[in-house]
Order: sequence, then C-alpha cells, then structure tokens
Amino acid sequence: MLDDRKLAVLRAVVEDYVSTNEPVGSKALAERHNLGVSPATVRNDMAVLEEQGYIAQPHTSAGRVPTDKGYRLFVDRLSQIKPLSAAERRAIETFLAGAVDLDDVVTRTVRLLAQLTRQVAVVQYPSLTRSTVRHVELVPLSERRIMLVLITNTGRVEQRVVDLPDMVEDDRIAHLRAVLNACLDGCALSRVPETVADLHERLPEDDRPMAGTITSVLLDTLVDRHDEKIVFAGTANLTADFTVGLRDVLEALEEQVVLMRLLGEASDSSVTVRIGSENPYSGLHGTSIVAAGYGSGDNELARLGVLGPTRMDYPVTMGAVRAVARYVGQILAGS
Amino acid sequence: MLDDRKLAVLRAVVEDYVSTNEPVGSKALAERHNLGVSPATVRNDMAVLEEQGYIAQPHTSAGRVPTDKGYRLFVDRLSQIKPLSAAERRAIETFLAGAVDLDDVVTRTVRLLAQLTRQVAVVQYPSLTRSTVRHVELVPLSERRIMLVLITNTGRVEQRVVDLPDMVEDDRIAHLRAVLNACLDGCALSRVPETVADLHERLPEDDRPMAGTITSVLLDTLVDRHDEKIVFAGTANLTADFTVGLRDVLEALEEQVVLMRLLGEASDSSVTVRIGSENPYSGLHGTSIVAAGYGSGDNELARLGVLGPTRMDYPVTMGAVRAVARYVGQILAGS
DNA sequence: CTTGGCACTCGGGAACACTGAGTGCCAGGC
DNA sequence: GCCTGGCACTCAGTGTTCCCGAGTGCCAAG
Repeated sequence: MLDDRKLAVLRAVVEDYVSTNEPVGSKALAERHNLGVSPATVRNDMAVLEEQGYIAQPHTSAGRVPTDKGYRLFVDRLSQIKPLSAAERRAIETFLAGAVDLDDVVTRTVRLLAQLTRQVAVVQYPSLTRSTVRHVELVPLSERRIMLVLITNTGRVEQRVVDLPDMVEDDRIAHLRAVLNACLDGCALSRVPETVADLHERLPEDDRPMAGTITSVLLDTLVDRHDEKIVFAGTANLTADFTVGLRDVLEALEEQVVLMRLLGEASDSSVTVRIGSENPYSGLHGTSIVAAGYGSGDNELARLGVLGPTRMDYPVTMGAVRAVARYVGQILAGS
Repeated sequence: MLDDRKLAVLRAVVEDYVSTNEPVGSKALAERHNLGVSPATVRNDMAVLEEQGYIAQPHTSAGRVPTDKGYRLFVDRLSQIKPLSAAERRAIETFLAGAVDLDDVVTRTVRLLAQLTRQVAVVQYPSLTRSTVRHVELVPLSERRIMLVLITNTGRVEQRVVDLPDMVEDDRIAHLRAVLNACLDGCALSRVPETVADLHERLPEDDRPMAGTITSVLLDTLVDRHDEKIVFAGTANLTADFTVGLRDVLEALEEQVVLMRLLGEASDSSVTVRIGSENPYSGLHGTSIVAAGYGSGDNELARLGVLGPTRMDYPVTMGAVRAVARYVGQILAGS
C-alpha cells in the first residue's frame, strides 16, 4: 500500500523537518532530495501519507509534519543507527575511564550522554537486585550500635546504622561477619533472603537475636531500594525546543517513578525508542525516549537513555545511546 | 535622606510587585496600603526613590519596579524573616525523620525545600573536610586487592579499590585496620594527613609499602572530593517566571562549581541573601539566592538554599530556608 | 509640604490589508 | 495509469495604523 517512493517521501519529510524544524512543503522537498519527480507528484504522495496518518499539516496552507506514527515507521524501517565517529568514541572512552567510583561513573555518564546528544540524559544506577554481594561489613560504632555496609559487585555501597537489642562484644560481631561473608559472598541479591534464612538456623542460640536484628535490616536495605535511583542532566537542552510544556517535562524528570517507567523494561533489541504518545505519561507527549540497557557481559544491570522532542535525530541519538551503554558496561565489568 | 514614609513606599512597592508581578503605580499603591497620603505625594516620593536607584520604570508610562538595590534595602531593613506555621514545621519534621541514610536525608531535604518555597532548591552534601572519621574499613577482595571504606560522623561513606604492590595476608590487613582506626577514630578529616604521616613512622618496616599504598589512596579520597557534591530539585518551578533566560539558569545549575560559589561561604548571620547582579555568575542576574549553613551543633558542615527570581517573597523564603537548615542539622546530629 | 488638575507619553491590543508558501484539483501528455 | 504543469484557493504571519488607558511629571493653589 505504500510503494518505495512514498516511503522515500516520508523519509525525506522526517529528515527535513528534523533539520529545519519547519513544516516541509512539496516544492522544497522535490528540490532538496533528488526524487526525480515533480512537486505535483510529491503532493499526491503526501496526500496519501496524510490519509494514512503518517504526516499531518498544522494548518491548511502549511507544509507537512511527521506524526508519531510517521516517526515510528521511520525508526523501524527507514533509518539505520548511525555509529559514532572514531574521535567521539575515543572521547567517550577516555572520559569514562577517569571515574573513581560508582557515583563518579554514573555522574560522568549522564553528563557525557547529555553533551553528546544535546538532549536530556537519564541514567539509572545499577540495580541492586540484579547484582551480587561482594562483601558485607559490620562496623561496631558503640556498645549497642553497629553500622552495616553492603558492597555489591558493581561497586555500589549501601550502609545502615543498626541498633542492637543488647550489648554485644566485638568478637561475636566479628564471628557473625565471617559467617555472613562466607555464606553471602558472590550470592545474587535476589537470593539473599533465602540464604539468610538458612544461615539463621545454623547459628548458636545466643547469637540469634542479634543476628536477626542485623539481617532484618539487611533485607530491608534490599527491598527499600526498590525505588532505584535515577539521575539526569542536560535540562538546559530542553529550552531549545519546548517553548511550551516545558514545565510538564521538568516535573516528570523529578519523579523517579515516572522516569523508571520511561526507561522501560529490558528488551532484546539493543536500543528501544518510545515516540510521543507511545509513552505512558501524558505530560510527555511531544517527547521521545531513546533507551538502552547496560551491564557487564550479558546480564542487564540497569538502563540509560535520553529524552528529547519527538522531532529529534533518531539515527544519531540511537547511535550515541548504544555506544555509551556499551562503554559503561565495559567500565563496570572492568572495575 | 530617606524619611520613614519613603521607606514605607519602597516596602509597599516591593510587596505589591512581588505579589502581582506587575509594575506598581502610585494610585493603586496609595489605595491598597493606607499610607494616608494622596497618589500625587506618592509620586513625588517615587521620583526620589527612582533618582536614588531603588526603583525603576520599565518604560515611561508604566509603574515602578524595585531594582536590585531596592530589594537589598528591603531585605536588610524593611522586612523580617517570617517564621513557618506550626503545621509546616511539623510536616518538615516528620518528612525528614523518615530518612534512612545520608543520601536519603539530602534527597528529602532538597525536595522538601523546593516544594516549600516553590522554587529551585540547592543542597550541598556535608563537607568531607569539616567532618571527622567515624571508621576506616579495609576489605580484602582478592590477594592483591582490597577495598578501602571511609565512614564519617555525618554518615557519609566513601570507598575505593586499592591495588597492592604485593601479596598480603589477611591478618596483616586486620592489624593495619586496627592501627588505622585507633589513630584516626574521631580525627577531623583536615587533620588526617598529619596523623597518617605520624602513624607511618611507627609501623614495622615490612608493612610500610602496603600501608603507604593504602594511605595514599585514603589521602586521595580526601582531596579528590574537594569538588563537593551538590544536588538540586524543583526546576519545574522556574517555568513560572523566567520566560527568557531560563537556559542560562539551567546551565548554571548543572555546573557544580558555579553552584558552590552561589551558596557562598559560611557567614555569621543565619541566612544570607544574594540579589540579582550581586551574584558572581552573569547568567544569573535576574535571580536571587537565599542560603544558610547547616550542621550539627555550632560547626557548619555545608550549605543549602534556594534560587529564584529576584522578584521573590524574601521574608517567607528566608523563613523556610532557615527552618529547613535547622531541622537538617538536628537530623544529622541525631543519627 | 501636600494636593488636585492637566497635558503628555507610550506599551499593548484590535482592526485591517497584504504577502507568499503551500495546497487540491484538473486537464493534458507520456 | 501515472506524471506533470497550471490555476484558483486558503490562511498563518507580518506590518501598519489607530486608539485606549494607566501612569507620569509638572504646576499652581491650599
């Protein structure tokens, strides 16, 4: 129902509109992209594309603008992800390599991505639940207080202060620490609850109250952070587009829950795109999200992406997101 | 040179302009604030105030608007910090009390402040250099790798992976840990370098290379974080004012360095205000910063504040900032 | 020193016409 | 059957003009 030329016209409309930010007319289009046909013919094709809902005109005497459906077709069938230049890749690599800890990795990543795409970048911290325990530390603070520190294989550190039911000598704590680490080292966080339950059985009677208090805090830490932490950067880039509706976008960005849903679920393809009204939050129609998972090796630890106007350069943006996701994965795996 | 009535007029101009966002004219002013004089008299006073640079008119046939100098006089001499209502104070208290760790305290604080003032809130993490060591932990990861964890009295945790020059048995590490903690516990971070140097002298010859590697990373951690971490929230509130220049403001907010300078140095008075062109960054003329230090007890650990249009309700904003700063101080002291 | 009166200024909104990019449709040509 | 040039039509955006009214500065009188 859409022959090759009509698809070419759609592609041309998208590309021109993205680069000029103005409705594109048949004449300009026939000139700039050598389609080999006259404006009149292009007009006929456009009429069909409009009827099918791929493009629309803001008002009668204006050019055409892609609809969400048009962008979708463009992304799915008419474009290819554009890889970064060698220089850009080197820049990414050196910039990320300088990071000293997880916080730093995430901060650098989000800034890098914002700068690279000239859009708002969003990065989720590596999920606690999908990582494994690297170490558990118990630090006596006073006679009845200890600090519990949990370190994951991604370098993430969580700490909590625990008030103990009664006084405990340091060596009993040391013992518990040893036991905990023996059992939990390398254990997937998702399997910590059962492992802990097991462990509890095997402790001497005396230690159980103390151990119970501590492990319950430990389990708390795991579920508590179900609200994964998300950071963003590059909001200044929003002012270029979005003269109106900016407020909604900024509000959405500060809602962790909304952000989570935006980044979406893990997916098989490397980069996922949500266009305009496809995304769940009504304040964000008019924006698209390009996201990808990242992680060390094959398991996806978390996601990152950028948010921009539906009128964005998808091939380039997708290339940048994919590249950054890969490099972050490498960095995390290597540290 | 400015009699009482002229000051009253200035106050009235500021208050009216803040609440209506429109240049205020002599007539409206004489009516709304019962000054007991006629519009004509008010006009004369306004002429004087304008000559002195406290107010200005956007164009000839418009009312008057306060200048930065006018706001300054208002803040210094014509207004009083407005305390929060009891309900608001309770809300703050309960909201902050729910925090589980330092990250959480800071995140909650910045959101709370943004919501309370309907402005952009900025919060600096408790300074490393002004806190004291609560605990140093060395966690063996493999034969030649350990993780160094530094915990401060404010609950801040820093961790680094250290590659050792040669293989080291666990008990030597345990010993070093004990020594480190014995020396450093409670030590002000600013005094850590000298303390560490001392300590190095007293170690057995064999341990020095290892200890040297570890302590040098420890010292790194201290200076490295000279770029204090700062977070902000509430950017959506910017869209209400700032139809233009928003980009500059957003850019400034993402520059840690600029933010640092904005919050300013510790000061004796409880709340400091920077108005428009008084602040160092040119993109932020048109904005004011209301800031205060916070900390446990009398030593200021860090600063927090809000950023908004120069046209803001200073008494209320100052009240909110002061209150939040106090509560955060309490929370940190208590944990 | 205050006040009412008065002429003056000027931004902003309403009414209006004009321009030009772009469209839809149609008849003729390949 | 599809492409093309021609043509009338539409309408957003721009520029012009005009008018209104809020607000001012100044002055003379109380």
